[in-house]
Amino acid sequence: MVDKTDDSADSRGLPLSARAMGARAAPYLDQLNPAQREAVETLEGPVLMLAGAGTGKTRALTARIVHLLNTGGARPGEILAVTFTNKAAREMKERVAEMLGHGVEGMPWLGTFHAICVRLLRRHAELVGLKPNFTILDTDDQLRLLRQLVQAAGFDEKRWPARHLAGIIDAWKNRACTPDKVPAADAGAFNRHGPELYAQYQARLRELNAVDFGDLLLHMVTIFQTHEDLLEQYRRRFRYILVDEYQDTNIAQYLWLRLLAGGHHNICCVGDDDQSIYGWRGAEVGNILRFEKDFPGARVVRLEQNYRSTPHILAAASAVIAGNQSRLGKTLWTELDSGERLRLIGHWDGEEEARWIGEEIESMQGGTRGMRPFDLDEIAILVRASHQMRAFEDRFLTTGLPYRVIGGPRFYERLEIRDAMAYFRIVMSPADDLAFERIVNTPKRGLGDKARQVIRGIAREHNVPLLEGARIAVEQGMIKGKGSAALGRLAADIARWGRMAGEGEPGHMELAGIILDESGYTEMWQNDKSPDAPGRLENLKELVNQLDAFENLQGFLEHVSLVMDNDQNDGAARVSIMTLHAAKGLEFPAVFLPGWEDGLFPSQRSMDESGIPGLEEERRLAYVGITRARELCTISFAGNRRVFGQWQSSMPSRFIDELPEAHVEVLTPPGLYGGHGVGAGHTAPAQEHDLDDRAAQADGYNSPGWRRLQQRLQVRGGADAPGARQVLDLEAAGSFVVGQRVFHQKFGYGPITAIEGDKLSVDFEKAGPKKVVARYVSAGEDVPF
DNA sequence: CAGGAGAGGGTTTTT
DNA sequence: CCCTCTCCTG
Repeated sequence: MVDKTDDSADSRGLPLSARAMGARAAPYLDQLNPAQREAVETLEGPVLMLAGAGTGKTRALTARIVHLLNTGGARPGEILAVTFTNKAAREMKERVAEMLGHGVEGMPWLGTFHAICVRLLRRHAELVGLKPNFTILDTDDQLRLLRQLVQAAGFDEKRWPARHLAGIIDAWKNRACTPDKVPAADAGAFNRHGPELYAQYQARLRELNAVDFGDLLLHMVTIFQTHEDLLEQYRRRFRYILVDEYQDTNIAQYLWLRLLAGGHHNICCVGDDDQSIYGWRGAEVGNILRFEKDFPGARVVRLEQNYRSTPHILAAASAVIAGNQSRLGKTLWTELDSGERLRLIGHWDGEEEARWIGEEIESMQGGTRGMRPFDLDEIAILVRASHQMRAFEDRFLTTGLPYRVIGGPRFYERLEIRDAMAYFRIVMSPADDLAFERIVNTPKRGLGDKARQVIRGIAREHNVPLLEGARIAVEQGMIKGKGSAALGRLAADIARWGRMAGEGEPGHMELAGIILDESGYTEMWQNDKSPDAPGRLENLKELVNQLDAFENLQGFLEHVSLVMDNDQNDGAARVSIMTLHAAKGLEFPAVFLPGWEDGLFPSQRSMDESGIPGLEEERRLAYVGITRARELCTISFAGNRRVFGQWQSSMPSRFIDELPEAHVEVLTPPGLYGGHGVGAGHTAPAQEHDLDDRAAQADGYNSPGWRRLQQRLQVRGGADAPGARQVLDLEAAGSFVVGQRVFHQKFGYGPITAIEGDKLSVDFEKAGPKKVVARYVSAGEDVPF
């Protein structure tokens, strides 16, 4: 996020509201409970707000900012408010503005760690050997660079993947280790060349005038550690510091905060140790557990009144998280009515699970078993790993249930977006070698490996960037054939576009269009006959449209390198599908938690790599999942699942055994998962027809839900057998005729040109001709979306 | 040098 | 199973 406000904001007078508020009672304080109020009104000194799920943490945090402005005498530019995600930053900005009753343009230092560090680093880049216009590499660029280094060092990429090295280096950066400070214990990393390659990588980044994500924090910590005067200056500037999601901070972020808070100790950290789910990324729960030691005299405030979930949901979540040893401990309570118990259901396999959830969602919309009707956008499916999403997508595509995947492939990670961005980058910074490499032969200009070798050689010889090397190579006639002219033209074009950007004429949106058109990039996709080409052109158009919100290309590049979300707010109600990680901070009236099987959740890998702490983090993930639900929470598991195309059977998650019986309604016949509660072991899942009467009589298994399930199972009978499935598919195809206009969620609308078995040939209007399976297609006219 | 076929590898989680 | 990368052919 790029905000145009600069230091001038700091010197502005008090906001009008401060004077206006002076005598009157502050309405925003009246809305707070006593604990929240304490956290808001304790303005001086260190404060730790331990805020359980759904306890009004954001409200307290924003009220605190407003309170600082109104009565603390803080000017907007004197408050440093850091969040973890862009979404959280945006939300906080909005809510502060709302509470203040006017715009929040005067809060220049409210943002993510990364965004704030970019701003700081641009000002002081030269202190770490960079120029202010450094580029920020994404993971892809980072990997490419590391791959080069690994190869140059003579490593076999197969045995020593650059990916692995990237992970090691990231871990070092998360711990604020510069190459010279790598702990001796890590000397053996990456076949004992880890530290050396790390140093090379950092040197290379400096040459390229580039940083990666980790560097943003790392460089700022280095700068503050080595330039006391500068640190002192910022300590005076940021009189008050607020930190959201403190449990997610890594060591570098922790050091950064400690340095800045070092003088006045006016730091307020908000977090929940029970929701620390980013340990794998370097987050240190220890940071929050240790807060009182780090800041002696800290006021610790516990927010325990939950405004979100029913008592059943809270009780279940509390029981699960109680299984963790290392936690500060909180007791959530609520004044809400008890509502529905959690629901637990087992399935034969993953597809059955997806099918059941789909059907359940359908009936929930009309109101079922005495519950109120739920809208689609009140419902979310939260999975452990993103590959679980596919089963649901497949199923919902088939039945036409509108859904939205949150955190899927990100806009800016797409090929065409990255290419376009590379063009913009090389125009704005001609020394951006990575961008040059990316676009030099895209579209094809007849510049293959050989030509690139020559360019690299010349650039190295003259000690200039690749683009300049290319210019020299052309001048000296060292590129053969057609490539020579094309390369010369490219170099000239880039220079010309750069001049246009400098003159600000034409506007940057137009310029972006010109670059993409004149480079031949747009044309490349226009001539591409693959089905996804039209979509890519759409994306490029969208990219140019997004430029509208920015002053210039430079600002836009910044934005894209830090911000990842592209919310598709098309207004239509949809079920949300996302990972548990992506769901943190969100809430939904009804939540489905599928895939609760040992190995999947808790993830085998977490347990293997991190042992008990790993398992505890998984348990926190379970806690986060359950507490996302306001009214209804449905947990499910499948006995069998296809992994890498192979069938695997698994046992129900151990977390299921930790659910308190009194708060759970079991929709599954016990034969399916080996019983619940007393003596519940991990028996292998039995077949569906294992239902037995004894179970049906047991209290808790005789619920309306269970009877419904039984009915469903009987009605469906053997429809799941492979033979039956094929018949269904043929029937599906049979309901279409050639020439009929149909709709496909991915490809859009188009007429059927041929039918073979269950496959339809459709000439999609946007995506072009494609063969699709009949059940992914619906009749074109009256589709709900 | 470009485009297609085949093999191999990868699934946590993301700023 | 699906995607990416590599090798081979035209």
